[in-house]
Amino acid sequence: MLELPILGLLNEEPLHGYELKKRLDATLGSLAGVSYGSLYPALARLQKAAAIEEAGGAPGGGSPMPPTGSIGGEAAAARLRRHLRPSARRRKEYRITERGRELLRELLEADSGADDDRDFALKLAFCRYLEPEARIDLFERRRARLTERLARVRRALRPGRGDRYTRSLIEHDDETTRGHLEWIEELIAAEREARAGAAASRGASTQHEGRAST
Amino acid sequence: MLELPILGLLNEEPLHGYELKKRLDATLGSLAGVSYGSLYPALARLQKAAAIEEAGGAPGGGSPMPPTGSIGGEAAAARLRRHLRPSARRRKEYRITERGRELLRELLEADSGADDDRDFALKLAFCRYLEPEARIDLFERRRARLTERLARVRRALRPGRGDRYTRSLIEHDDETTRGHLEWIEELIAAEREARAGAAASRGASTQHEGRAST
DNA sequence: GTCATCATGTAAGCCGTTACATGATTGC
DNA sequence: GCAATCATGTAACGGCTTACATGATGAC
Repeated sequence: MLELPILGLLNEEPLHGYELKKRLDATLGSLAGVSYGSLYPALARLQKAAAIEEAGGAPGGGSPMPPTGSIGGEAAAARLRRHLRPSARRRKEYRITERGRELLRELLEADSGADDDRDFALKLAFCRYLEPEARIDLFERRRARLTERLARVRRALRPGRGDRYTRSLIEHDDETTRGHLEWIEELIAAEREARAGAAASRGASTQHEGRAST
Repeated sequence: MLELPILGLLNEEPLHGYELKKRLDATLGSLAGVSYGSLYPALARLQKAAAIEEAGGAPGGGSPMPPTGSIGGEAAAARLRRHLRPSARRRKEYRITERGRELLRELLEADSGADDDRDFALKLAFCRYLEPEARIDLFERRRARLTERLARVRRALRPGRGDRYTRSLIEHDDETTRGHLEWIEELIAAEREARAGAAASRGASTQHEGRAST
């Protein structure tokens, strides 16, 4: 499901497919490497579902389709004046819709039931768009999954099962899983602290608020 | 590619599909969870490629198709005597062929070029069938991949990129990758030691040190 | 005789990939 | 004007999943 990272990126600013892929590859690295062959169909699906729309008219505040590269503003304007026939090959900038934001939240909150590292990493990368409560839920579900995984690994670790390579693999898996668990515990603790802090400052005098929401 | 684990398991003993799946699920856990919908076609493919064959005739030393469960030997023999029409639904035990052993080695030695944890784990689980040299090659390729990955992760770690969740994710990824690297270093060291030990014991009688080749 | 389990398979569909085809823009 | 890159798409294919269909065996 690359819907999630697409919506996540578009939730920050409108982008066109090509640029989207570059960001997906760059900022999310191995987490969400996408090929055009799956990106464009995904965009088409999302548009059909009204989760995104082409930002053709008057966007929230951006200039109309500034090019990616180093082209000067003058040249771009001239080009636009000369010929702006909407050939199918001009780039299409997409903007997230209200429905898209809903979908993003749904995707972030969805519990696939699977124990998938990639899935969690992807959600984490965009969990800032969740409310604190939902974020803690996400983290705690992850912790539960990791706990199950650790139990499974330990079961496989039993007596003399497997050769020494397999045994080493399982031992390392055990260690890695424990590392994941420690990490998620830290995330949960930090989240609880942040929530407590926010509650405290709200209670104090509606002072300052630390959490960015948009 | 579940060809590798199938051949790996069959390289130890002949098995039929159902039993194969159970072992795949049990001994390799999340590493190679398979559904029947992919297992049976895979077996058919492997048989067509002459990598495995039905163990119908005279196996290396096993009794003809002993059942999985707790059925007594007498009852089984009686059943076989009564009716052994080869209906399509009787179980089919597969045995690896010489070609299959070649294929297994090829799959273990193949360098997909991808940086895939699962792929390596699967190879490790059956790398005992490789010669020491090839095994060290496998480990060193893995180390190279992990080193590249670490560099990539560190590049993403740069300045103030991303929100705190993404940053935490990357930091944790860095830590995990370092853990993988330490582990693979240990594996390589152990492998070199084992090779040296083998060479030494050969040298004790032959008075000459050479590279282990078989 | 019937239920749970063992056992083998097929069909439809999903989601991704690579390879290919096409067109627009810009720098030189 | 020509190559490099930007940009959007389509086609074919691969491998895995779920759901379904079928039949054999053993326990009771």
